[in-house]
Amino acid sequence: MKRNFSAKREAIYQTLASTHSHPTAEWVYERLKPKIPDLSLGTVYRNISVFREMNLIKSVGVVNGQERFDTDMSQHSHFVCTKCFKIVDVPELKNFADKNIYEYINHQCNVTVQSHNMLFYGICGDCKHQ
Amino acid sequence: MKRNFSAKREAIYQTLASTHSHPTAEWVYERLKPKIPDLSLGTVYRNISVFREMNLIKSVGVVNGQERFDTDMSQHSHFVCTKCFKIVDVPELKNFADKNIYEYINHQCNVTVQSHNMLFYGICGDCKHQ
DNA sequence: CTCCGTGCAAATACTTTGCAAAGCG
DNA sequence: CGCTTTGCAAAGTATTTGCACGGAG
Repeated sequence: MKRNFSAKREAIYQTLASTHSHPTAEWVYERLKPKIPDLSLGTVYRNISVFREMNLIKSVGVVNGQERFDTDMSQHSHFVCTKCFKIVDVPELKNFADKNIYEYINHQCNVTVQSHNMLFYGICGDCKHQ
Repeated sequence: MKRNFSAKREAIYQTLASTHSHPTAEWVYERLKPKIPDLSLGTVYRNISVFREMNLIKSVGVVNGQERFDTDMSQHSHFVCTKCFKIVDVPELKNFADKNIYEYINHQCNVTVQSHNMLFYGICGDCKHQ
């Protein structure tokens, strides 16, 4: 894949890709700001929406009012801690990856399913011990 | 269940329960405003959060920037049309209802899963024919 | 010269909150 | 009377956008 990214766009993507924490736009901004002092938050938002269009990232969902992103485009689910809002990857459960489920829903509901997003909620290990 | 709701609270709940459209706070407000002219949007938001605490409603998720709610507390999933943002109920897929999946994730990820939320995305029947 | 990417600030959109008044038992 | 609910407006929070500038080809 040919990617001719500007320096800032590249830095934003790399920052997103550097973590498994499923960060917010603001987190990326805060992390990058010291290295790139003239970076603006609007640029982070704009580039995230570019990445989304390029299918380089996907949204995990809105957690505690902020959208969380993931550069890992492989099929997997997420666990969200309702106390600290940490997000943990969950291996995709076989049955769900099965596209026959899409067919079933298409038929059942008269729709065309293109993707899905599975979220589990609960308390993470760290928060349990407090 | 004993429910001693104020008139407005009752009206807000009934409006939420009167539809399968998985409405937003604003939709409830617009729908009720003609009947209850001195209703305020803040009251709708406040009561929705009361219902949430009482486990009378759950959030379907944030769709196109607005949170969508459902009074149907039975286990089921949702389909979201990415064009018109309609939400359609999807019958719960057996395997997911199985709480052994929670056990599996608890073990695998060192968490305590308490609930889950499954969203399918795609194009609905109405939008397909345009 | 042209286009794309960007900073900055303003605008937008949704939701929450403080406060005083009204409602209800 | 005391606790709950509410309207209203302001505040809060996240995100998007307009505009003019600047750098790369």
